[in-house]
This record gives sequence, structure tokens and C-alpha cells, in this order.
Amino acid sequence: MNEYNPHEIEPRIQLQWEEAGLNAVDEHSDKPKKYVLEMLPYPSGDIHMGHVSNYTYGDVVARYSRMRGFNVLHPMGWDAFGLPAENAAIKHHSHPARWTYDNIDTQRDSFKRMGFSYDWDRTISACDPEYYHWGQWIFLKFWERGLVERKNNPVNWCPGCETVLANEQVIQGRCWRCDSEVERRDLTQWYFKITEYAQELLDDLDQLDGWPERVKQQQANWIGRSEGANVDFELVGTDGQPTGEMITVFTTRADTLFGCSFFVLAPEYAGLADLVKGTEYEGPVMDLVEASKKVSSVQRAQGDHEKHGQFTGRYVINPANGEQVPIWVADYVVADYGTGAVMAVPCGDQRDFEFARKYSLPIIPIILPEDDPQYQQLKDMQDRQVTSVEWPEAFAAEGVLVQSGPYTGLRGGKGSEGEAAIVAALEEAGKGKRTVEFRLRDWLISRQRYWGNPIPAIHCSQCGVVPVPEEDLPVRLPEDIDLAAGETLATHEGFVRCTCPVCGGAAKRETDTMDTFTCSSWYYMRYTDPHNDDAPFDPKKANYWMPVDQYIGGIEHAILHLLYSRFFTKVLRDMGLLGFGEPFTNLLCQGMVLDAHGEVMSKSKGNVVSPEEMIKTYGADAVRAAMLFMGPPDKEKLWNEDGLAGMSKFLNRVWRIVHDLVGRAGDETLYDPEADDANAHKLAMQMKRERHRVVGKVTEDIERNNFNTALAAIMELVNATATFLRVRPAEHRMNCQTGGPLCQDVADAIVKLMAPIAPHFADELWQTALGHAGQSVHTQPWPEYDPALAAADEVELAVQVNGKVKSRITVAADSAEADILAAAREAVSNALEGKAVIKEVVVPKRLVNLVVK
RNA sequence: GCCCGGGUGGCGGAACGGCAGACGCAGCGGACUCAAAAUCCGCCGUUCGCAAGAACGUGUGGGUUCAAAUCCCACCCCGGGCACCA
Repeated sequence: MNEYNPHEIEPRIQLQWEEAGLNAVDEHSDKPKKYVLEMLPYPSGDIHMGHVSNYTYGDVVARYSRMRGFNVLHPMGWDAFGLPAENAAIKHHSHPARWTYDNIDTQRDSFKRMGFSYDWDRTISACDPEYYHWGQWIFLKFWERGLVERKNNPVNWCPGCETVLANEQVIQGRCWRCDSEVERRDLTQWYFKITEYAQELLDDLDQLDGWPERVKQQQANWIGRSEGANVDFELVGTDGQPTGEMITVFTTRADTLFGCSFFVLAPEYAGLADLVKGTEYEGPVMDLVEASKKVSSVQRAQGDHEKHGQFTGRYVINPANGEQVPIWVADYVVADYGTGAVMAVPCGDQRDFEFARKYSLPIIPIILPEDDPQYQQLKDMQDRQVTSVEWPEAFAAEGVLVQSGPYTGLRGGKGSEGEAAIVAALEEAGKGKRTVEFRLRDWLISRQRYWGNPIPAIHCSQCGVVPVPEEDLPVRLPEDIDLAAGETLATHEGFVRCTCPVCGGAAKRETDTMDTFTCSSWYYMRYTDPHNDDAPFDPKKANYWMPVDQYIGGIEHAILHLLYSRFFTKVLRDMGLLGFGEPFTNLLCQGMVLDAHGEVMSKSKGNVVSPEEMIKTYGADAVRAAMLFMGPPDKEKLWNEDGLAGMSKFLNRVWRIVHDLVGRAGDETLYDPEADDANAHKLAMQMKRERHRVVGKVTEDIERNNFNTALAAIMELVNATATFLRVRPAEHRMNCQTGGPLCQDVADAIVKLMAPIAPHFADELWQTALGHAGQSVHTQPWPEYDPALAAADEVELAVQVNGKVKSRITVAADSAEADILAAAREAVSNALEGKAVIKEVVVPKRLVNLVVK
């Protein structure tokens, strides 16, 4: 037997796989398809431990699925556009493409060294014109369908990246990539109208049974659906007379309309300046507007909201009771949700309550819990008499309406009967309308950066903004650009100058590029048909492979990438290109890999563990197995090199034991047919049972992505085998008819179970120790298991008295309950002495509980 | 504040309501060795006990149950998401 030497084995086996084309697939297979995909990496350079865990999980699923007889698509590519490439190019006076392609080469080599089983013929890089061509094509189709919009809006500007950001890319007021504080700017930008799909994106979350609950919850929160009503308040003129002009508010609590004691506009409210123009209030109001602009996004994001307000001198009429209420402007109302105006009900809303307290505005109690001591006092009042009660805070829960005219006595609260009644009355009177608001905003996709997919549009002074004709795609990024010298797409004459496709006149090309998240929103479709020059993909191929059966990636994409991809899929479906509306059937969100102290690994902390170093020391198979064994994939993992050393020892142990098993299987002299005895038979049966039990357990565990317990079960089988090998030859002789095939079978099973986890290691054992030269274990079927053989004929039961284990008994697996009870009573006779058994519980194959008094 | 997770030995972690701590790491003891490494074997929750054994034990406090880490109620910590969203 030779020694296990991963450094010799791994490169050699990898070459074999490549030459045999083991991972190539096509759509013409009798086998059922399975699409296993991990989120594509950004080519940042060297791989890190997060890559190792993510892609190892995917590779186990892919390899296991192949052995289970699936036609497995398992591709890999690069999300290759993005800012780091540009920054590196500026620093080194080179081109982003060079940095990017160099990094892709580095990563690809690392992935190959890890033994990941990708079909490398299907790889894509988002920065290849062959790929981004179709991203532009999709953009044009979105445009045709009315899903592209240019609008002037306050946007998130990242001063660090010198570009705008989508809402999803702002984390606590800071840039998701560079952590700079985001500023508000008014700019005309390109948007995808994802809000048109808000309801469907929310509803279809229910279909995603294979997604973690927390991800669905996060998406639902982000979409943020609220049912309510738009209610019109009529503006009162400076002369005190109704103007006929309406200001609309959105509210989810129309039931509290009678408690509205003032009215608030956001500082950014469009008509605000006109309301106060030329009045004594103009100065103070405009001061407040200016002051609120200075509040940074980070301050806004960080709680601690001291509210500031200013009376405008104007009034509106409450449509419920005709009362005039003062209009205030306040910084606690935001412009981009609802209508930017709210009706303030201090008794039912904590923010309004605090504001009312601060500025001494009336608090009208109109909703109370029935058990409130003041309820009795207020409940019979039809007309408002009380405008203040002693409350420490607003009452926002369900209660009963009081002082609310005809609605007094009805239940109030979100979606309550009181709310329904008042909305119905408003609708009847033409003063309100039931409606739904979403928190989700349209997706801002334009970026003021070079290294991205150019937006295929042209600005013509005659024709306006027009699309680049399909046949002119792709709009290529110019290669002759000197970013270090400050050149941009906008300053690149050759890129900008063009002719208008409509009128043929001189025109200017759009110089913004698309958010990189547009590239990653459909790449998984491209893998199904990566070399198509006529279309992004052939719908037949996409519909064969899609949806992705198992998607794996980081939880940080719970909203961003996963929401955008769902949106793209739905639009492509509506275009008739896809026969399904959800791209990812099952989603596994892996937890972060942290250092041994639970800290995030970062260069600045100097605690980064290099996968390449680990491979050099222990081999890729040990790294893979150690990562899998560390814990459940969706939990955080604390990286500890001791675990890796232990895994390396385990592989060596398996190596020896498999060789030992094979040696014994062929050794005729060990198995004397005449010397066979009952004990030897029993040992063999135990071994066989363990083999079947473990294969069953490992199969179940891998199906449920419990890779850590799958590996633990394999260890149990290996331990049982070691015991079997140690005990048997010394004390027993076994019939070679039984022993030989059993040793062979156990060796087979161990090697096959290890194949998805340690693929080089298993293949080498398969080909050499097990004698299948030139044949890969990865083309073999997964080991069979027979639940009947896994079942023991004798079982040990715990015997409890009053729920505490007092003893154990061993009985035949098929024993009658009466026999079991008799044995149990016997076993704990001491504890039963002088007591009466009042209840007996028998749990088959587990325990007996005797309840005594 | 709202919505999700999570809290189990020295450590990573196992446990369809049914023997808590599988499996591994670390540690301790032994075999082999001149010795060490490697390997193999054994022990390994806490407290008391020479031992047999006993008591306690899954963040805290209650509850349901023959039986609770697991289910229910209340609370405390940790992580994540959303948030003046009307």
C-alpha cells in the first residue's frame, strides 16, 4: 500500500477529469435534469474561504446528483464589471480589462485546484461583448415594454464611487461597496420599473418553499406592502375660504380621521413653496426646508429623531367632519413615500403624538382600549368634547372608536370595521379611494462609470432619447481610454459622437453604464446556451434547464441580487421567452466564514486565511472536507486549522482502512470455510447493518444539505469498520463467501460516499485500491441501501421510571409489548419495590417508561 | 419599535416530543519506540463518592406531557433585516 499523497494525486486526477470531459453536459439526455448553481464570483483576485465554502457546497450537490443519475448542469462564470477593476487600472495606469482577465485566470486556476466540477465550456464573463451584447438587448426589450424610464429624482450619490446607487445598495446611509456616506442629489437617471412587479414579487414568495424563511421575510419587508386609502383634504385659501384644491394623504388608519388635529407636509413637498409664498411664514418654513436638507443620510438612518416643524399659516379641511386643521411642515414626514403629506392623529400615532406634545397641538382621544378607565367616560360622546387625556404615549393598537360621530362604538385599527366604514363613506363622497402603497422604489440602474455595460441609447436634439437599433448592438466599450488621466466615457469623443438612428442627424451617445446587478440578473439563463450569437438564449434550452434546482450563495444577497433576478425572470416570462416565473427553486444561503475568534476576516485585521496555503499544506480534499464538517452550511463558521489537520488525519485513516479491507477481501487464507462460527456471523451482520444504515443516513443528510452530519456518519462507518477489522481476524474465522464480498462492499460504499466530498481522494482509491483503473468513481452510481438490512434484529431499550433512565434492556426487535414490559419490570425491580405501577409507556425501539406511585 | 434567526461540555457542533452531548478538535492515560513523530487502544458535562452509584445539567422563570434542548407563555442576552413608511 502506498501513502496517501494529495499533492501527487490531485493534479493528476484533475487532468484525467479534464481529458475525459467528465462535466460536460447537453440537453439530449434520458436522465432527469438538475441545475446546480452557485452565485458567480466577482473576480477580485485570490480566492478566500467564503469562496471555498460556497463552491464546495455546490460541488458536493453537483457530484452527488450525478451519481444519483441526474443530468447535471454545473457552470461557473464571472461578474466581471465593477469598480475595483477601474480603481486598479487607475492605480497601475492600465486597463480594467487586463486586471479583470488576470484575476479571472487566477481564480479559475484556484477553482480547478479545489477540484470543482464545472463545465468550463459554458463559462461566461460579464465583460465579454458576447455576453453584455445580450444585456443591452434585454434593456431594449424592457424599454419596448415600458419598463425603462428616465426621470429626475432625488437619488443616492456615492462620493467615493462617484456614481449614483440604487436604494438596495445603500446600507444604513452608506455605500454598500465603499462605505462612504451617501448624499442626496437631484439627477436625471435611468430606472427599471420594478415597482410594476411589486405585488407579484411579494405574492410569489409563497411559492418558494425551498427558500429560507428569513430571506423571504427580508424581501417582503423590503417590498413593504401597506393597505390603506388616499384621502383628499381640501385646501383653505389665505382668505379663509375653501379653494377647491385638494391635498391627498395616504393613510392605513382612516378609522382615526376624527382624531386628526393637524396636517403635515414633507420639507420636499412639491407645492410647499407656493403655499407660503409672500406670507409671514415663508421665511421660517424655508429655513426649515434648508435645515432638513443638511441632515445626512447616515443621521437619518440612525434613529435619534428629534422632530422639527413649522406652521405654514395655512389650513385644510378634514373630509370626515369639515373641521379646519393647520398645515405644518415637518422633517419626520418623508417625500418619497405615499404622497409626502400625512394627516396627523396624535392619539393613535407615536410620531404625531411626540410632535403634538413638542408644539402644543391638540391631542383628541378617539380610540381607546375597552378596558381603559377613560373609556366609560368617553364612549357615549357623539360630539367631540374632550381634546386631551392623560396618556404617556399614543395608542396604536386595536380599540374602540369614540368621539367619532357616526362611527363611535365601531372597532378601530388597521383593517378594522371602523376603517372599512370610513373609507367606504369617503369613497361614496368622492373624497377618498382605497389603495395600496409599496415601500419598494424603482431600480435606479444607470452608473457614471466606465467599466460597465453601456446603456444602448442615443440623445438626439431633434428626436430626443432614442434606443440604439438592435442590429447595432453591442455598443462596445472603447478600449483606448486612459482612466488614470481622468478620461471617462463622457469625455471620449469617439464614443460619444454618433448619428441618430431615427433622423440620421448628429447625435450623442448615452455615456452611463448599467448597474452590475443587471449583469447578474440573468446570467443563469445564459449558461443554458452560452454561445448563442443570435439571442441571449434559446428558450427551449432555458426551459429545459431552468429553473435552477439548487442555488447557493451568501445571505448578503437576500434582497439585492435575488430580488432583481426574480424581477428579470418575470419580465422575460412576460416576453414569452420563459415558461416559469421564479428562477431559483431551492436556495441555500451560506453563513460567513469567520476566524477562530468569530471575527470577519479582512486584510486590515491581518487574519485572512489563504485557501491556497491550506491546499499546499493539506491538499484540496482535506480543505473541502474540513469546510463541510465545520457546521451547518447556513450558519457562521469559525475557521480553525486544527480541524483541517484532523480532517487530513481522517483521510489518511480512510486510505489505510480501504486498503486493509481490499487486502482482506482477497486473502483466502483468512476465511476458512470450516472454521466459520456464530460469532463471526454476528460480527459480519453488524458490519453489514452499519454499512446500510450509514449509506441511508448520508443520503438523507446530503439531500437536506446537512453535509456536516453526513461526514460524521461516514466517520461512524469507518470507525465500525476499524473495529470489525481489528476484532475479527484475531478471534474468528469467517467464510470467504461472506467475508470477502462484505469487505469489498464496505470498501466500495466508503469510497463512493466520500466521492462528492473528497473527489480526488475517492477517485484515486476507486481506480487503484479497488482496481477500476481508468474508470472514474464520479461516473458510478451512488451506493444502494436496503432499509431492511439496516434494521437490527436486537435493540437496546432504555427503561425509565417516572421519566428517569434507571436501566437498559436488550430485546429482539420484534418482541411483543408484554415481553418487553416484563423484561423492563425485571430490570428495574429495585426501583419498583413497594410501589404501584400506574402507567406503562412503550416507545418501540427506543424506551419503556414505567410511571409509579 | 417591528420582522426573522440563535443561546447545548474547554471548543466546533449532534439529537422525527422518547437514553442530551453523535462526530470531531483540544486534553488525559496506555500500547508501539532507545526516544520522538506517526499509528493503534482507552477515558473525557458538573458536583459528591475508593467504588457501586447518586444529585444536578441544554440562557432565565413558569406551564403542557408518562416524557421537553425540542411544544406553549413571559422575560434576558447575541446576530441579522427593516424603520420618523403615515
